[in-house]
Amino acid sequence: MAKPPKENSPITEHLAYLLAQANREINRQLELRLSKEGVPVEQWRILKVLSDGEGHSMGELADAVLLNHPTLTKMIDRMVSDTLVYRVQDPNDRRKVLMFISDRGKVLCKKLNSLAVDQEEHILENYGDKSTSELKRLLESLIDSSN
Amino acid sequence: MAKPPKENSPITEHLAYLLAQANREINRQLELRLSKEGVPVEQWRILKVLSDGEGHSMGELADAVLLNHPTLTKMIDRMVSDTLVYRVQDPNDRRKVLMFISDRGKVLCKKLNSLAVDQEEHILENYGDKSTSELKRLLESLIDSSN
DNA sequence: TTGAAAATATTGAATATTCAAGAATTGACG
DNA sequence: CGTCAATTCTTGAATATTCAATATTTTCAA
Repeated sequence: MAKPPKENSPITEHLAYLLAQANREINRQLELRLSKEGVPVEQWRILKVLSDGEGHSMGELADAVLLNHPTLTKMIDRMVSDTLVYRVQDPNDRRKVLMFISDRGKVLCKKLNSLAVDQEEHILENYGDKSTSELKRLLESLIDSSN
Repeated sequence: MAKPPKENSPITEHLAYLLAQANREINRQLELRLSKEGVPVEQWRILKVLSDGEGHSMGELADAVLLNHPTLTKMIDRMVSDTLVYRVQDPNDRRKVLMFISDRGKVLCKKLNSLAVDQEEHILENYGDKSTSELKRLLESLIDSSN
């Protein structure tokens, strides 16, 4: 009945560790695919968020793509140089900058999307339809419960 | 019946994104606790792996704590300065370095363990016993299926 | 209306990570 | 044996990230 004390449990049993490990592995796989277009995962996320055509402020974007502000600013600088996105001053609140995706960005985003879909399909094959959707559900609920 | 095409699905529905988000959040929480002792998460992992008292080579350690070799080397340098761990040349294979935890390291590791247990308990409370163990199971199996 | 506090984004310096190359040792095979 | 390839770890330079400070604009209350 008595469980072993958690203090001695190996690191591999901690949720934080399992999440880090799974994230690392899945991210590595995705990175590998996206590298075909020479684009880091974060840039794909940015393009994907912006591909709704709406303007998104830097703060909004930073939250959405899991980067902190200065890192995002510098990554956006690069993407502006590559003419994948562009900045517009928000007319309603001039503290803000609204980011938009360019036509070139849209084209690239489509290619990246299909590479990402490849990966998800690969996961579905190896891991199973049911496990995948169950895992997604649990992750969403974990994230929810952490706010 | 027809599902929407994956290409247009929002980023928040991708497994890779959900994993990144959950990992970020849980890691942030753990970081916050461990910061009470001024120790980054990776150092706790290192101490925990070494606390079996065996010598572990750098390569082994790097795999176990999810760091690549040069990053680990530099982090170990700091921990050696802090006398938390020490290096011993492997007598059987002099290319290798065996890492050991020091007494000071063991003391610190105990404190860190209980901070980490605090977090796991906090998760259990908010997220539930059942969800947690189910999530762990699914993550382990995802990791398995990725090799 | 004005002035202080909050919100937003960027910058620059400090820090950390990564990539590519190097040094040392071992293994394997002619 | 001898030497060449593979393994293991570290180093240094290039790159990226983070922290703290700054500039700008807005909000809000006195």
